[in-house]
Amino acid sequence: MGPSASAPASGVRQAYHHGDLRNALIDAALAMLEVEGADHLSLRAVASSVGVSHAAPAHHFGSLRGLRTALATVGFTRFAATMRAARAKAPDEPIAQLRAARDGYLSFATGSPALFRLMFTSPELDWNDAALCAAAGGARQELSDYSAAAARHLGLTDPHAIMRLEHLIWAEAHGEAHLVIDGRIPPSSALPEIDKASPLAVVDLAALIYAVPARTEGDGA
Amino acid sequence: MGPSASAPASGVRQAYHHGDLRNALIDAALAMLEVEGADHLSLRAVASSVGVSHAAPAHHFGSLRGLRTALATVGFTRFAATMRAARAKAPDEPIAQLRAARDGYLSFATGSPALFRLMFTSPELDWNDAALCAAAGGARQELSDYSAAAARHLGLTDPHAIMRLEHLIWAEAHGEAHLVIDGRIPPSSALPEIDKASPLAVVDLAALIYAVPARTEGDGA
DNA sequence: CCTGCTATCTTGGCGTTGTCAAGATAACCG
DNA sequence: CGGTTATCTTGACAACGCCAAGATAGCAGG
Repeated sequence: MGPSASAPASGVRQAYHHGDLRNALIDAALAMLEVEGADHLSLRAVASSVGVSHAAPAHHFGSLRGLRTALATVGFTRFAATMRAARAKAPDEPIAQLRAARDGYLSFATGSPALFRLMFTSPELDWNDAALCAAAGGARQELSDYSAAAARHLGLTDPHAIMRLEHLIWAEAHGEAHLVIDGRIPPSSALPEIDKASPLAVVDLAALIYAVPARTEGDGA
Repeated sequence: MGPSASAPASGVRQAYHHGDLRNALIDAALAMLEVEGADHLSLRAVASSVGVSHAAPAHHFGSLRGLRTALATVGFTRFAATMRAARAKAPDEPIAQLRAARDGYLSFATGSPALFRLMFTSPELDWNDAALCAAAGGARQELSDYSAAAARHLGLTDPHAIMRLEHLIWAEAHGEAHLVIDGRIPPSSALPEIDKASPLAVVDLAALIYAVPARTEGDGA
């Protein structure tokens, strides 16, 4: 009864027509990516890991670049899902949603650092691929949603200002994600609430960086 | 004539003993890195670009990883120099210094995107290399200097809080750098002063992200 | 001047990789 | 049942990282 089923019964592989080789290759590649590192990811190694011939992956992905693009596509999908899941567990209030999504952003990066880097290293990907653009667009939309909600909650109406705020939110999360997975700063969870000791400084910092005139009420302190 | 000089007179290369082959290889590799992309950087291509045999680079760098490490080392040195130069042209005041250094951070990243990515992609580098650690430590010191000065200017004294502030500054610049060179957001120079329209929102955002209690004075408005 | 000595660079080769071309096999459809 | 297509295999080629051996150049000491 083997030939009628579209997927192999268990882990057994029949000769020719794997059934779901493309996904099997992607899963193997994702595992290999985090274990072996991004530059040890090879079509041949992935193929032999699944148990097919060395040229089998090329049929599904075209090239190594195609495989990377496919990996980034599932990466962006999982990325958006992680942020959505984090938001779902948080109170339905703009600021809580914003902070939950940021936690999701960071936990995805720390959980799949190699994939995260691959997704955001544009020259290695094929951005003409429709699936990749769709997946990345979905994640981008997720990001726009909660940052725009936070912006509106803060009273912003100018679209340009809202976009600038979105960039600020994105840049902070993205930078912290990169620095954490590169081991340059410890995960933010290790530095919980120390900023409470000096709210003024942190609050004013954003103003200083972004060319916003500082509050005049307590100028010199 | 020829044999006594330690460096080739002009562009001419004599057989054997290039004179300054290590630096020549680094320069060629830096050029190739930005033009061809990081994954097309090869010892053999760099060698033939300089005009030496395919195994010559191995003698100076040991391996491709060693070449990458050497490139990252000069990268970090130039990186720190770029921030220092930007600061030197700014007024000698903590906040102006902070913003100038941030501009230097971003201009280095946009000027050498491939090198910037290489420098901050840890798994591809040998962090046991003393020169790399020294160069990266210098850049890190530069960053600590101006952010600590800004922190003190804002009245911060707790070392833990100062460090947290440094991470915030670093993450924002680093994230924006990555997003810009990946083409995901336009360079910040294209979005100059629009935040002035709504200073409160941007100012309060940092408080919201970083678990700092928002100001109670003007809560709703 | 001549003789080791060492660093530097070359030559040759091995195993692995991405990619292409051609063939074999299985599924599907009329 | 026969033809068509998608899927996978086999074989080959060039380029790559890396290693071992050899060749050359500069240098020091007699």
